[in-house]
Parts: sequence; C-alpha cells; structure tokens
Amino acid sequence: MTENTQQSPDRGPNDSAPELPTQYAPAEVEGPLYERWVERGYFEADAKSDKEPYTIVIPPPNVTGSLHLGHAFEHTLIDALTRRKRMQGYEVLWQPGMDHAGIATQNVVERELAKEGKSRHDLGREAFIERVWQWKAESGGQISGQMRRLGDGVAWSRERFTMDEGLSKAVQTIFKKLYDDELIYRAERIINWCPRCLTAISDIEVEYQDDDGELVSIRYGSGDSEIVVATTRAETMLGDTAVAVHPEDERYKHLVGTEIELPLTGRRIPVVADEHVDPEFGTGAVKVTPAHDPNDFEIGRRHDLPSLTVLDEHGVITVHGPFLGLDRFEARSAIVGALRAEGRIVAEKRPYTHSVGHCSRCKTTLEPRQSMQWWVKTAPLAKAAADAVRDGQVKIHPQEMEKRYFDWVDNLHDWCISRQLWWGHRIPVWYGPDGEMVCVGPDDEAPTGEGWHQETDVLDTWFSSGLWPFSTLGWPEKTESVEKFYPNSVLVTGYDILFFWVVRMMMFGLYAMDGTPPFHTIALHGMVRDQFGKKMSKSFGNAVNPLDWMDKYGSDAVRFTLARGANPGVDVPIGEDWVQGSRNFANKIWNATRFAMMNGATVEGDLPPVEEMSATDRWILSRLNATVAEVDALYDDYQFAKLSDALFHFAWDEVFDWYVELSKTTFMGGGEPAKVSARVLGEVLDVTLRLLHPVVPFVTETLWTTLTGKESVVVADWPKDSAFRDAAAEDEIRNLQQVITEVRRFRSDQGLQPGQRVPAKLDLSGTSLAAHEGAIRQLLRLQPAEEGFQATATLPVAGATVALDLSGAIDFEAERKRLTKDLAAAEKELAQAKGKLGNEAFLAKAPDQVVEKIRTRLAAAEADIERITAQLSSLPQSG
RNA sequence: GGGCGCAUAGCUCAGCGGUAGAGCGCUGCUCUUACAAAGCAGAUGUCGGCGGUUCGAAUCCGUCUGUGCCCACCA
Repeated sequence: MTENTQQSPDRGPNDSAPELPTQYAPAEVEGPLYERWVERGYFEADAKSDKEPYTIVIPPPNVTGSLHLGHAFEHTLIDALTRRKRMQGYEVLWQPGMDHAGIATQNVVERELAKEGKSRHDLGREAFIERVWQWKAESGGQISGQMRRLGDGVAWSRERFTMDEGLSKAVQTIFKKLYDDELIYRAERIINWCPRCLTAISDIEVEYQDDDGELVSIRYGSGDSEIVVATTRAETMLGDTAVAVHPEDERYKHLVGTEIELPLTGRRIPVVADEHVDPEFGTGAVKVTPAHDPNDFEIGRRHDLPSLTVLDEHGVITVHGPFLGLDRFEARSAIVGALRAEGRIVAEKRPYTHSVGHCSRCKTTLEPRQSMQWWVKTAPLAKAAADAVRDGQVKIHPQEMEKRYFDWVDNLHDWCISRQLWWGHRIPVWYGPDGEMVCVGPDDEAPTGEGWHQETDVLDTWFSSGLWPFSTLGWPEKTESVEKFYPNSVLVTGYDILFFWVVRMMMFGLYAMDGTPPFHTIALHGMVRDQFGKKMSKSFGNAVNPLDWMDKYGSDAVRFTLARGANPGVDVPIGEDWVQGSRNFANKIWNATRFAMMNGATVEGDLPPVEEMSATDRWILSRLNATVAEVDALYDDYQFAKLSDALFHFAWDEVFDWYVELSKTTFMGGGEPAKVSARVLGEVLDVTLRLLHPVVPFVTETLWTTLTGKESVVVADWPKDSAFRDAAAEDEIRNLQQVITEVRRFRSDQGLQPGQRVPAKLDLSGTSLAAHEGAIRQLLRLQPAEEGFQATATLPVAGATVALDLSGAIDFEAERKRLTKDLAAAEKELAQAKGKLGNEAFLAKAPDQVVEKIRTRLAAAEADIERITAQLSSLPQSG
C-alpha cells in the first residue's frame, strides 16, 4: 500500500479503519464467515415467530454423489432470494435435505459392490440396505460440505432425508389415504421393464433415442392365406397370438376370422381386424404379441387373445426349442436366420431408424413387459393440479412454460409407482394366505400370523419427493412448522423436472392439504451449459466441478457468474473466463471499499442535508435510489441476470469509476465538502453492499462489517428506495461526463500519455459545471494556463469550451479525420431527423413523445454540426 | 408424427414497434490517492433469407432455410 505523505489535516486515512490487503483473498474469509453465520443461527427458521413466513424447499439432491454446477446454479438463485427476504424482515425457511433416489442410488451402490465382485443378492436385502445407508452417510456429508462452500443459507437443524422416519410416515399416510380413496390400485399391464435394473420404471423415466434397427418382412401362413408382416423385433414372433389388419383393408378382408400358420412354432394364430392398424404402413398387417408390446397388449384385450410370455426378466428366451436361453438380441438374428432358411423372409431386411426406449438410469434398452404393478389413478389429481394453475392460484414463471405443463397434466396416464428394488419405501400392503390384501396405515398394526407377508416392491422415488413441501415440515403431524411454512412461497427448480417432480408435488400437495397448493409460484430455470452452449457431461469432458472454480476464484465469483446468466427458463452458459471476470468484480468491490475507507468514508451520523451536498453527491444518491427500485422490481420478477447486470454496472461504472474518481478532488480539497462526500460515499457503499449481498455474500459481509462496524449484513435491513431523485443533478453530471470523455478522447487521439499534464483554459460560463472545474482539471490532467499560453486546440462540448495548449505538437491530420467522420455522422443524423419531421404521416400518427424525441435529436445534430464545423475551421490548414 | 423455442458484434447472450446493447475477446496508450484481477480511449453488426403490415420493423404477420428442446403406443 502506498503511503501518501502529503495529507491535509482534515482528511487522510481513517485511523480506525482496519488495514485491508490490496487483493481480495476469498479462500481465507469464506469458510470462517459461513461457520459464524451458522453458529449465530441466522439461517434457522422459527415457527413461533410472528414475522411473515417465506419458505423455499431445496430441490433435494440425490445422494448419489456430489453436486455439480447445475446445483450450484440453483442454490445461488434460491440463496439470493432467501437472503433478500431475510433482510426484508421475513421469517425465512430455506429447507435443506436430500433424496434417497431409489433406483439411482441402488445402482451406484451395486456398482460399488461389483468392484468387490459381489451382487446385492450375495448380501441379501437387509444387509444391502444397510450398505446403502453407509453410502448415504458419506455422500450426504460431501453434499452438505459443498453447500457450505457455496454459502447456502439453509436451516441445517431442519435437514431432512426422504427415507427418514418422519418422511416415511408421510409416505405411508398418503399411500393409505390414496388406497382408501381408491386412487391406488394393483393391476397387470404392459410396463417399461429394465432387464438390467430388473424393475419396472414409469413412462417418464424412459429415454427415447433413435436406434438403427432392421425391418424384416416375414411370410406368415401359406398359399392363399399368406400374409406378410414387417417387424423390427423378430424375436417376439415366438409369442405372437394373432395377425392384425385394418377392418377396411380389402386386401385382407377374406382372411379375417381365419387362422394361419405361425412359422417356426407349428402354431396356428387368428387374423383379426383392428382399427389400430395403419393400412398404409408396411404391408398393412401386424404381428400381435400381447405379452411384449403395449399396442399388441391392447389389441389382445380387444380381441380376447392369449398372452404368451417368451422373454424372462433378463430379456432371455424362455420358450423351449432351439432358441431357449438366448438373449433377446442373439435370438433376433437367430430367428431371422431360421426364418430365412425356411424361405420365410420376403425381402432382404432393410435398415430402419426408429425410436427405442432406454432406461434413464443405465441406458439399457427397455423391454415392454406384462406384469403386476401398483398404480396411482392420476385423473382426479391431475385435474386439480391443472386447475390450480388455470385459475391463477399457482403461477408458472416464465409463463411460456405453462403450456408445457398443461400439455402434460392434461394427458397424464396412470402412474406406475411400484419398483422391484430394495432401496426405497416398501409398499405398505400385506397379502394374506387366502389372497387377502390389507393396506396398513402408520397407526395400524400389520397383520401377523401364518401366511401373511408384506409386498416386496418399493415405491417410485418421486412418490416421496412429491410430498417434500410438507413432509419436511413434519406432516402428517399437525406441527407449528406446517402451520407456519406451508404453503411454500416459491419453488425454484429446473424445467427438466417439471414433469417428474413439480407435477407430483402439485398433485400430492393439493390432495393432502385440502386443496392448498404447495407453492404460489413455480420459478423455472434453465440448465447450465459450457461456454459454447454445449450440454455439460462427464463423457464429453466439459463437466466442471464447482469446487474447483470456488477454490480458484471464490464462491462469490462462481455465484455471480451463474446469477448473471440466469434469464428465466433459459439455459445458462458458463466458462472459466467469465468466472474470472466475476472474480475481478469482487476484487473491484474490495478495492473501491478499501479506498473509500482510507478516505474516511463513514456511515456515522445522519446524512447531511441536501443543500450541503454537491451535485455529484446528489447525482449518485439519485442513481442509488433508482437502482434500489430497479433491483427490487427485478427480484420480484425472478430476473436474476438483469438484476445482477444492473448491480454490476451501477457499482462498477457509476460508483467505483465516476463517483469515486470525482470525489477524489473533493477529498483532496478537504474541509466541509470532503466531510459531506465522505458521509455520502459511506452511505452509497453501505447500500450498494447490502444490495449486492444476496448474490455475493462473502465479500460483502467482510466489507460491510468493516465499514459499518455492525454485526452482519446477513441480518441487515434490505435497502429501501428513499424516493430521492434529482434530475437536475443527473443532467449536470451527464454533461460533466461528456466534457471529460470528449477531452480524454482528444488526448488519446493525440497520442498524449494519460499522465501527461497539459496547460488548459476552461470556459464553463453558460454551463452548470463551474463547481466541477477542479474535478475536470484533476481527471483530465489539465494545468492552469500560465503566461504564454497558446490555445492550439479548442474543444467545445456540452456548452463548455476547453482550450488546450499543446505547443504546436498537435496531430492536426488525426483530428481533422476524426472531426470529418463525426461531421458526416451528425449530418446523416440531421437528415434522418429532418426526413421524419417532414413526413406528415409521421407527425399525424406518431406519439408526441416520439416526435419530441426526434426534435431533440435534430437540435442535437444541428449543435454538433455547428460545433464540429467550428472546430474544423479552427484547425490550421494542413501542410 | 405433434408441440415449443431459437437464429443480433469473433464467442455467449440481452433488447422484442421509434437513433443497434452487455460481458468476454480484440487494438492502442498508461502504475494516475485504491484496484494491472486495474484505468482511459478505440474498432467491429445490410439484427438468418424472401415477402407483407406500418409514417416507422431486429422488434408484428406469412414463408423458406438452419438449429435446439419436449412430447408420442411410427409394427
């Protein structure tokens, strides 16, 4: 730090200001700050408080590993919202917790076991579940560690886990209620089966992708009764129990009702007529395998066809014969080969790309499978969920996403909730020796005795997370927390889990809580992408561990970068360069505040009366209040990118660059004006740091407590717009900036070094800038004109004239070029404005403000032309 | 097959009816009461193509092209 030895007595470093290093070192302050916040209980929520509640639940991360940038992004937004509300005096609850993530976690632990050469069956159900709990302990610890690094202001004492006792009780309660209301039932259907995970999965967990398949045409029957069918799944033909054609299809009408021979099996199967068949597709005839295709299952039901299962849970052929024991894909080519040998293949198989379902957890090709499963009847629940949004009880932000929501809830199929897994909430149904079925509620005794056993299936993981907004508060108990914090204020989550999670919460919340929706607003954010807009993925190698960047640049930098990219519902690209930029911003805040404190910036005492302030002071206070209002409006609209940008530009450009620079002259001048400015600067920093705090909590905490000597900005008041505005001061400073910029431009064009002092005469008469002469001279490095001053360049700007003595060293050619260009631009502008104002249609139809604006532009252009022409003619002839 | 969205400066994106913007990058000059992770100054765009509406279109409408996402029981 440089020492200034020429301090006037009434300015100089504030002796009480602690020494701050010249660079902000996030790594040193962040950890301790966070722990202090937690120790002081700032993030805890009191259900007994009489403050208005503000509740957001964390979208519970899966306990499958660690958090990625997407989590960091989401947490930044939620943390910013809750920190602001806390400062505004709400009783804030940011509910933390994690999701047991049934299938995902089971898979992870199974992979761990596989490394030891074991399978879950080697351990048995109980030991395996024990093992998963061990995993949860490790992984969960890692996740909360990351959340602490990020600065998440969550109520740690309330942390929940979907497999906790209380939440399990909530699951059992709602299951029982749905069961009793006949909204849960058990039925045999075709479901999506993962032959690797060995469980059913719901429609939504299916990932479709275009796979290259082969369409083969097979001759069924013979002679007059021959029908050619086309299929991509030849192996299932062993289970065919019919061939279907369209009822109106003249080609096959004569065969409907007859039986034809099914190759390779010696069986005869009927030909049926069904509307489902598209006569235009392929040959217009379809093989029907009710046990292994959802459409065929329906056709089978309509025509009372038998279901013949030919593949087991692993996707292996179970039919006795040459194909027994073959995997489904081996069987496919074997069967095609056998058919070809029999001359049953009509045309050579041809490549065919079609959409095939894969397991969203392990990418295995799914197998439609007929089996007994548990279902939620969604129709009444989905209707309530749709209505709540339709009638405006719940708002979706951004609104464009509503359509997606409706498309989905309005067409919702029943939800398959049973999973053949071990990790999850076991379905609370007992089967008796005589086929009895008893659903056991949390307060019921499970049936005991010979032959009774509990259902082995567990529930879909989204079943429990659907209860999250109230199960975390202690429901089904009538707790004070439920009373206080339900419904939640807003849900912040990604559009990618709108269907998985949000809709489930809506259905269960409305159902369990007597029609009160779980939240009033759904704020959807986008996905984090890399700096080129590409999806982040480990396999592509562009995935980033947020901890790496936090270590390098600080949590604030990561947070600010993410917030700055957060346009509602839109994906967020992020690159390391941008995090660096944010780190630079944090450092800038640091140094500006440090400098201000060295110059005595203070928050002590009342603000001086407006009459004692300079225009510069009034200008920045005017802008400060406008910024408070702007940021507030943007927060209320979840416009994180725009509010971050507004803060960035206000802080950096207006406060740190212009106001601090202009104040330097005042501080050097000392006396009363310096005191006034020091107080105003203190005020501006105080408010700006508070405004910035929700997004960049760590730097602002360090600086704000140092500046104000108060306990913590976490519990400081959120700034209020004092409504102070000063349009005259804003105009004045705008003119001042124009003068300074114009002369700097000239100096730069002339190749003058920034520090080089130049003798100058200022004529500020006719402007309101007289009071700023000192600042102008300081910022422009202009010396007083002494004897022998020669005005070699005269710059008229904003009504003022700045005459410089460059002692003949002026590059007139550069200036002439420059001015000529400016003149052309001004003339073009003038012509445009004149054209408009000469247009009667324009004058008749355009709004007054627009016409006025054009008039102003015309006047400005005329003034520019006059000024530039004067300057041009004052230049000596070239030579 | 249906639906939604996007195409604006080298990159990533704002703007969405009245003079083209930001961040990063780029060029030049600089240690100047803090900050070189900085300061100052500067360059860069027929706002995807073609039509239309309008006094006026990046902005509204149509269409074409490219591109992304979601949904769907396309044998």
